[in-house]
Amino acid sequence: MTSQAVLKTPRERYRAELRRTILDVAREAFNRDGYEGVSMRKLAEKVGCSHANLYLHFKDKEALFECLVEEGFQRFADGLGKVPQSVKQADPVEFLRKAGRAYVEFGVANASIYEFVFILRRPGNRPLTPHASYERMRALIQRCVDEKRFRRVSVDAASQALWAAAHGITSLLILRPTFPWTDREKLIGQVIDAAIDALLA
Amino acid sequence: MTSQAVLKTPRERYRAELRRTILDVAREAFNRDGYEGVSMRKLAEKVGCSHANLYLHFKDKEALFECLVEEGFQRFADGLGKVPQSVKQADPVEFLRKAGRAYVEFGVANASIYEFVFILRRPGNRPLTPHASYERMRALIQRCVDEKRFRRVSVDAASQALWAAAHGITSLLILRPTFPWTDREKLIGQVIDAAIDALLA
Amino acid sequence: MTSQAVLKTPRERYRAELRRTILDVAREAFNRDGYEGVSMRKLAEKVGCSHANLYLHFKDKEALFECLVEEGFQRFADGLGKVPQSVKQADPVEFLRKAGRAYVEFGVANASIYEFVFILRRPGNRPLTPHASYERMRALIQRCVDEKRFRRVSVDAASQALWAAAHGITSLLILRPTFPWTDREKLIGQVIDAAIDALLA
Amino acid sequence: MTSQAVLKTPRERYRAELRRTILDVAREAFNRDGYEGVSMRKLAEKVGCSHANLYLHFKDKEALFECLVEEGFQRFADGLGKVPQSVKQADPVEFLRKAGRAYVEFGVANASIYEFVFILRRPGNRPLTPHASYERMRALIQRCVDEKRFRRVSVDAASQALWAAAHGITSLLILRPTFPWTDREKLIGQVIDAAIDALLA
DNA sequence: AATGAATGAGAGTTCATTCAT
DNA sequence: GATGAATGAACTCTCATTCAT
Repeated sequence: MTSQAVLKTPRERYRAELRRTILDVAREAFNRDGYEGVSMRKLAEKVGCSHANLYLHFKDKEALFECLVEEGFQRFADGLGKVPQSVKQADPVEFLRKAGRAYVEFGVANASIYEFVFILRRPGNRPLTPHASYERMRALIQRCVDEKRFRRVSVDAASQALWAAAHGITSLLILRPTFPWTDREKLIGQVIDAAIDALLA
Repeated sequence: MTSQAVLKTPRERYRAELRRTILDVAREAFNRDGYEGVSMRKLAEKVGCSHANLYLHFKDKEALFECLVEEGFQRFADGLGKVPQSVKQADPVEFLRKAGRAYVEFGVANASIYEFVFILRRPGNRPLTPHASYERMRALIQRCVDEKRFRRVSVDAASQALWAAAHGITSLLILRPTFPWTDREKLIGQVIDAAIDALLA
Repeated sequence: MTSQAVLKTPRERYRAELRRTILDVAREAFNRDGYEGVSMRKLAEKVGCSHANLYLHFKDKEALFECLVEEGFQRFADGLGKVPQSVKQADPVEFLRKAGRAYVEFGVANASIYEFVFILRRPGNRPLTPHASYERMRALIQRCVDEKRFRRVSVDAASQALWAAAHGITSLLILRPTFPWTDREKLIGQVIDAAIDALLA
Repeated sequence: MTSQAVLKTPRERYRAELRRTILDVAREAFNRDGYEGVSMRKLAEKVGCSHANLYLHFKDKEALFECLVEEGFQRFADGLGKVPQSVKQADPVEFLRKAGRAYVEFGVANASIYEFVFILRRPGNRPLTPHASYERMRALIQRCVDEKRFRRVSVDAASQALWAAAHGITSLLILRPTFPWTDREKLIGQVIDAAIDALLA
């Protein structure tokens, strides 16, 4: 099927590359300066193209941001999905630990998206219904319970508690970047593990 | 002597009331739209005064914001200071559990303050230095370690992990009020206890 | 005649003193910061009264400034008129030297007034017709010619040349206060004397 | 090669023209109303473009002003550089007389430039450091002293006195065009000569 | 396809001035 | 008589966006 050909002409390739660059630069900028702190002109300057050019790829600033959000959602899900198969099938608890860490690390690495999705209250903010990653986590916990790795706890309560822990450390690291945190990686592990250990049989 | 009355004249009273109104309206506005999303003009319109009037109460936008931050901190600290003495002196671990629950419950009950203090983005990425309630928690954990109730853990890491847990559940409950949470009180207890139990000797 | 009593009641006296203070503070402020650089609020602060109080003494900012101008004109004329009688009647050339120096020194000491009167171009700036001090200087030069102290020169040309010299050094000292001038007093004398010496018989 | 043409495209030409227009309108406006009296909005209105457009040509109001200052200095220096070589090399005193006259005549003929450079108040009391034409005059006077054509006077004092004389007659002729001046050319000569004669050995 | 030019809207802030007290 | 409160107008400057080229 020719429609599968990803990038036919050099022109299309260049265009796609530029779009990619814009997105990458924009993500970094939004992460550092926040939505309002990023201006299209400064963004274009960093990208190395004219500001008007940005509008050929994205309808407006919000569309550009939304695109990053969607991409972030995708990557978020992908990231959580990338825990090696071996781990997935072997030990559900271990998988959960890995997934929890992955959640936090993705959140921090994509701060402005995490902020937008899980933190920010915006006009026209649709309520966040239980989302894909939450559902997956819930399923995983269910498995842990089924396999008697966890005590007989409410799966919902357990899922929510774990989410709270993961969200807590993620959002603090994002919102208070200058706080004198101890070793971040250890801290993340500690928080996730504490939440999980409390569920063990 | 009536001269002891805090606000003597009607004028002073009115002025204080206006200031109060500005602060309340501003807190709500900042909470909804973020620092950059709030303009002094729109704010004044909501308050029902001229924009120039705002500058008679606060040097500039940032000063107004800072005032809200400080007020929030104060109220937060006040709210948490209310755990009964008897509990305080008895069992430090038990006290920590109570304090953790109190943190979350006060945060949820005073959502706009909590949001203001711990969730809202600071203008210019101002650092949030360790605050009074954090310090108190840290001291308490130190005591638990000293009395060998906790394992020999880094007090800082432990404090931050506990704060992360408390903040996680608090902020989720605030920001996602429509999420189908299980029993909130139990959930809070579970999150706090998990974080604390992980530290026990 | 009671209308001659300058200041009857303490109240009137206080009021007059305040007015005097305002004028003095304002002159200094206008001199340093220029007309637009002075705000009524800052002025009042320096005076030590409320800004609204200023309006009880002067209709508006412009009226306050105009008052200073008029006062300055008066002082200007007074200053030039104060060369001792002995000098006046004795040697017209010596008198002219003294008068020239006095012109410059008054101009510099009352910079904003000098600026307003002789330098500034303002909307509604009436042309400066030959003025009192110019006429007096002209008369004096006439006398010098009559008494054969000066060469037979055009009195008008001589007057204008002398005025030009005096104005030149005055306005430069006012407009370029940070220029590395040599000793100002000597410089003034040199400029005036050069202009006068050229006229000597 | 046509690519050497300074302004190739119509676009560049138009842009340069607009810049030119802005500068001309601004000079006139600053001359009439002073630095503070000119607002970017009113300026844009006179130019016939949006106020935001001005910022595409000049970083801010001060940069626009500074550009005019520099341009004025440049034109002034260019104008004075035109005294014939023959005169320059012959008699330094004669040259000084010619240069003095040239200064005044150029200033009067290019009143708006002269006003801008030497009369207008600088924003923020910016210092006017000794400038090129002053330095040239100073060097010339030094030469007169070295060649014993002048008395042993302070070169700085002499330069400043001569500058004062030249500036005095220039600025009066510019600022008081309706004053009943005697023959202007003679007057200029008289003022300059008086200042120079006073220095002769 | 890509860009420089251009602009209306709006930001925060200061000002001179008026007025009720 | 004196003042704090209040405001509308104006300021400089930045923004996201559109459009002719």
